[in-house]
Amino acid sequence: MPRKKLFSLTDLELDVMNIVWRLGHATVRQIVEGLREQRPLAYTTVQTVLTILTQKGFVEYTQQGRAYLYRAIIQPEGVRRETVSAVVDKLFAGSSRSLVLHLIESDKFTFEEAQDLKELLDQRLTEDTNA
Amino acid sequence: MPRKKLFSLTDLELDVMNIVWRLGHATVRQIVEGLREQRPLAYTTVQTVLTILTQKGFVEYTQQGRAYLYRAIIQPEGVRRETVSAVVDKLFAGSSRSLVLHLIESDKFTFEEAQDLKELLDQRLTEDTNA
DNA sequence: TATTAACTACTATCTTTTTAGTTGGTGAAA
DNA sequence: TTTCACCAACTAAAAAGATAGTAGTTAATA
Repeated sequence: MPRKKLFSLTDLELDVMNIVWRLGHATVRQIVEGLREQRPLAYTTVQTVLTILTQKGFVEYTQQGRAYLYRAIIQPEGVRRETVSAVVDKLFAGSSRSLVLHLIESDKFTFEEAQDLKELLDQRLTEDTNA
Repeated sequence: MPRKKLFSLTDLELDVMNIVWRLGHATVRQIVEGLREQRPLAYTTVQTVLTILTQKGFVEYTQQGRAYLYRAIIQPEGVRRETVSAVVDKLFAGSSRSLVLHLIESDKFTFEEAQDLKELLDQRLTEDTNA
């Protein structure tokens, strides 16, 4: 029975998806190119991953000349949601607040960002009050 | 060459570590028990994972009667840091702020939590000003 | 038109992960 | 003191993941 993983995407799959998302649609060649710096891989390796992603229903393709043009079926937002939710569950005892606390304590925000986030929370609080 | 993964711990390893962290120290038996609801596994399965975790230097053990008593070498805070950092990098384009934004937009905070976080950010802003 | 370059499809290999069985030893209980 | 329950060690094996090679096709080009 396939157990629920932290990530629906493997590491390599995510790297590939990130390129597809960024470019909107892409050929194997373009993805190899996009990954080159970060992760130089053989053409066929990327091709294999794309085949798997297709089987998993995460991308689809159309023919473009001789090559396939891949595009995402799943969107980054969904992957973000799942992933963050898993991380919060498994590493922050289900508390999103703890995650933010962690970020604050790790000094992850600039002054401006902290101010900005404060305002956003404020807006949210105001909305709630009015709701 | 072992590429840097999103998680230093696999899914099952994390489940086990969570029990060890929670209990402080634990025997195989106790871990099997602690996982039972969520993930019923054979005694030897858990034992194998503990052996791997020992090899990886994530836990150590001392003898307790006939059994081994395992305790964590790595701490949850380190795993949180690594994991969140990877998630931010790979899914939020390196922006912690975007992650918080995501949480706010997904309605992950109660009114109280939002207020609380606002205050925490405020404190942080004040500290920065005084520094 | 013969050759080549670029693709897809298929196959392969190695590693890690997940899961668990078997063996042999030992303390406790009967 | 024999037996049994429990434990570590070792072995196994399937599934998933990462990586890439080979074969065969086709469009372009020389």
